[in-house]
Formats: sequence, C-alpha cells, structure tokens
Amino acid sequence: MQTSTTEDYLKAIFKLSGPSKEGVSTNAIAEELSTKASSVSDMVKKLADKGLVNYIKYQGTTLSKEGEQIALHVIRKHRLWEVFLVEKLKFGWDEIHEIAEQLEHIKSAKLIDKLDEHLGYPKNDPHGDPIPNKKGEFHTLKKYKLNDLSIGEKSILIGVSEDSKDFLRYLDSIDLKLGSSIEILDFFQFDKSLKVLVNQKTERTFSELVAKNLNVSKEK
Amino acid sequence: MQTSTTEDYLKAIFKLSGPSKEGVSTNAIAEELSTKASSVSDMVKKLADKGLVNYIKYQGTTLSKEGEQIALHVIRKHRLWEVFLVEKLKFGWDEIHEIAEQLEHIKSAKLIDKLDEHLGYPKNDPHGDPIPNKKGEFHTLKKYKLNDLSIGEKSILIGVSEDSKDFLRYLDSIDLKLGSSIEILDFFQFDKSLKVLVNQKTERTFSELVAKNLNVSKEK
DNA sequence: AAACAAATTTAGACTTGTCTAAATACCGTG
DNA sequence: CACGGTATTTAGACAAGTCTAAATTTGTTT
Repeated sequence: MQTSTTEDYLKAIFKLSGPSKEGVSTNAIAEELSTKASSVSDMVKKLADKGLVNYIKYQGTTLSKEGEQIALHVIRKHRLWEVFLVEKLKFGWDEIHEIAEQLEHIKSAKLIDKLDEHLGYPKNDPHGDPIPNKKGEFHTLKKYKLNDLSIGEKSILIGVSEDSKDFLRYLDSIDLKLGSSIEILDFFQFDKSLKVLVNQKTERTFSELVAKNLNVSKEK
Repeated sequence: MQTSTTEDYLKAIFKLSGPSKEGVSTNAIAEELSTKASSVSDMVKKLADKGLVNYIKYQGTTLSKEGEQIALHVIRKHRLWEVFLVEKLKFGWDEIHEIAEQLEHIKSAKLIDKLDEHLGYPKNDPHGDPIPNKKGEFHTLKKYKLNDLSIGEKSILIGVSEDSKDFLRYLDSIDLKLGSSIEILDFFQFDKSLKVLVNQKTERTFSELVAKNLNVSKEK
C-alpha cells in the first residue's frame, strides 16, 4: 500500500510524461509538486526500488506498468470526487481541485465503486477530462469548443475551460450541466454568437465568449 | 493546522475521558490507538506544548478547551461522513467506521458545511450517536432500546446496536432507516414480540431480538 | 516504612520525506 | 575540445512519529 506522497509522485509523473510517455525530468517533477529537485532525486530512487518507476540517473523517469496503474487509479478517484463535489454538494467548478487532492488518497476500493454508482457512472469530470474505469482504461473522446461546431451538430457538455464563480452560476441558472445536450441551431457571423437548443427543449443564444468556454463532445 | 495523528490523539483522549472529563492514563491512550505507551508519552508532551492538552507527568492527560474543540470537530466530521456512507452510498452500518476514520481528516470547513446540508442536517450518526454542530455543541438525546418502550409510545430510530449485514439488509427491506418513526401498538408477553407502526403507515411485528437491537429516542 | 509490581518516562535508534549546500554530470557555444 | 551554465545527484541535517530497552515513579502490600 502506497503512502499519499507516493501517489502524488506517480500522478505527477503520469501527468508530465504526457500521451507520448516521455521520460520526465527531475526538475519538472519538483516544479509540479512544489518541492526541491534534491527531494525528488531521493524519492524517485525509492520509487524505482519499489518497481513503480524506471529511473536512470541524469536521464529522467518513466512509470512502470504498475506505477501507471496506480497513477490512473488515483486519477480515477480524484475525478470521481470532483464530480461528486459539483453534482451532489453544489461546489463551484473552481473550488473542487484542492479538496479532491485530499479525497483522492482515501483508501477503499468499495467506496469508489459505490461512489461511481451513486454518481451514475460519469465518463468525464467537471473539467471535461475522462475518468478512467476500474482497470485504468479511458476513452479520450474528442473534446471540442462549442464554437468549433457547425449548424445542425449535436453535442454533450463535458466541461468548461473558464471556471469562474460567475460563469458557473450563469450555467447553473440556465440548467446547463455536465451531460446536458446542446444542438447548434444557427450561427450569426456579425457577432459570432450561436443560437442553440439546450437539453432538447430550450432555445438560447450564446455569445462567442460563452461558446468558447464550453467543452463538448460531438454526439454519436 | 493539525496533522491527522494529532487529531487521532485528541479524539482518543476525548473518548476516554468520558462525560466526567477525568484524566486519561498513558496506557489507555496507547491501547485505544494501538501504539506503545512510550510513543504516547512523547506525543502528549508535544500536544501539551501546543496547548491542546493538559499533561502532568505520571498523572494523566486531559483536553484543553482548544483540544476539546478540535476533537469535537473531528467527531462531527466522522459522524457526518458515516451518515453519508449509509444514506447516500448504501453501505452497511458495519462497514463505515474504517472509511470514516480516513474521511474525518479531510480539511475543508466548506466541505463539511455542504455535506451537512446535503444530508439534511442529521442529528445522529447511524449508530445513534449525536453529531456535534459547528460550534462543537451536541444534545445527547436519551437513547432507548425499542423494547424498553411502553404501548402507545412513539419513537424515532436513531441507530442499531447489532449491525450485521443480515440485520441491516432486513431493516432496509422493510424501509426502516435512520429517522424513521416507530410507534408501539402492542406487546405480546408470551414471546416478548412487539406490534409496531412504522413510518406512520405500515404495521409490523418485531421479535424481541429485533426490538432489542433498535436504538430509538422518544418522540416529543 | 520497605519492597515489589505495574505504569510511566527517558534514551537512543529508525523511517519517511524534506531541506540546504556542495559536488558532479551534461550540453551547447565558441 | 574546452568552458560555463544548468540540471542533477550526493551528503548531512532535520521534523514527525514510532519502537525497544532501560530507568524511574507510583502505589499497594506487608
């Protein structure tokens, strides 16, 4: 069983190695975790001893298969808790990260299963990022900004870019939430605003600024 | 800000000092926390330095006002999370303690406020123990076993003594949960069973064994 | 009051993770 | 290819909390 520090390191390395799984520099990890390079140097050595990372002196660090599984599992927990905080406890999308950073370290597989079920098996967190399943698999469904779509296209809201209090309150007020459907009805070149159909029932007009901040996936 | 170890010590001391607030022995704390007396001895000294406990060598430890506030706050968090686990995630009442032990250390006042609200401001945890309010105050409403009541009395279910899986599943199946009302309609001496009215609508018969395991408070 | 057992404290060591300061390796430029 | 600067690692120290083993205190019993 890992300490929460171990989990933080693995998560940081996962994040930094990106889709191409490049080796991550000691300094980058230090930066990400707000710690010193010397501490990281010590720590990755220990993680390597435990088989969680591959580490070659002066050359950077990558996750082992096992380390990656753990990282993905922590990310799963983090994102599920974020959904909980927004959907159930009505937190603003800008307040949740810090709390989820703590909740992600709670140890109980059953808790996460039940939470997942309670939330209706969400596929994305409130920022639109995909939630890995139990096995650590996830589908990066392609993320678009609403104003990249064409007239007639249907989409699902999967997150926001800008998550200021005000913006979130606005979304709330028009009953737009994660999973809501948005269909593009019309586009007005003169101010780049959009006429849309929300949840298959309400017509609205979105300014360019609003549309730009809505992350959606194309439906079907 | 306290570490979670500090919170565990304060909670243990609170629990052990009981209603009369007696001094707690080093050995008792060690036992409660599954640690060694020497560790406790070290630790209470540090807690005393921080003003969280009053400690006199060889004489035992009591909580300071501040230490008690912290302990009560941790207990509040623990019990609210227990309610969440049972009411929202449908955990059995026997599985929640261990998970709540972790959740109670999450730091965010706002989280607890929102959780409290989400749960409908419960007054008791699933075991029937009172949940302190934000200020650390709580009302110990008197706890009875259902079979201590007399015919005609009305009560509210506040917890169970025996929390085996089977028993909990049984309660679930008859829609009996925390806060449910139970009125005593009749008592049968020959087998000590009770006829009751659950939630003001369903008549049921409880065996003595069942009745004995239901903790209730008298209504009004 | 002396002696003994139990409870408690002290001393010294260990683990995890962190830091600063110093040493070393790597790499691009001239 | 040597130089200098940056990245990285090493060395040594520290804080929190724990442990074992030894020393001390307490309190009970005679």
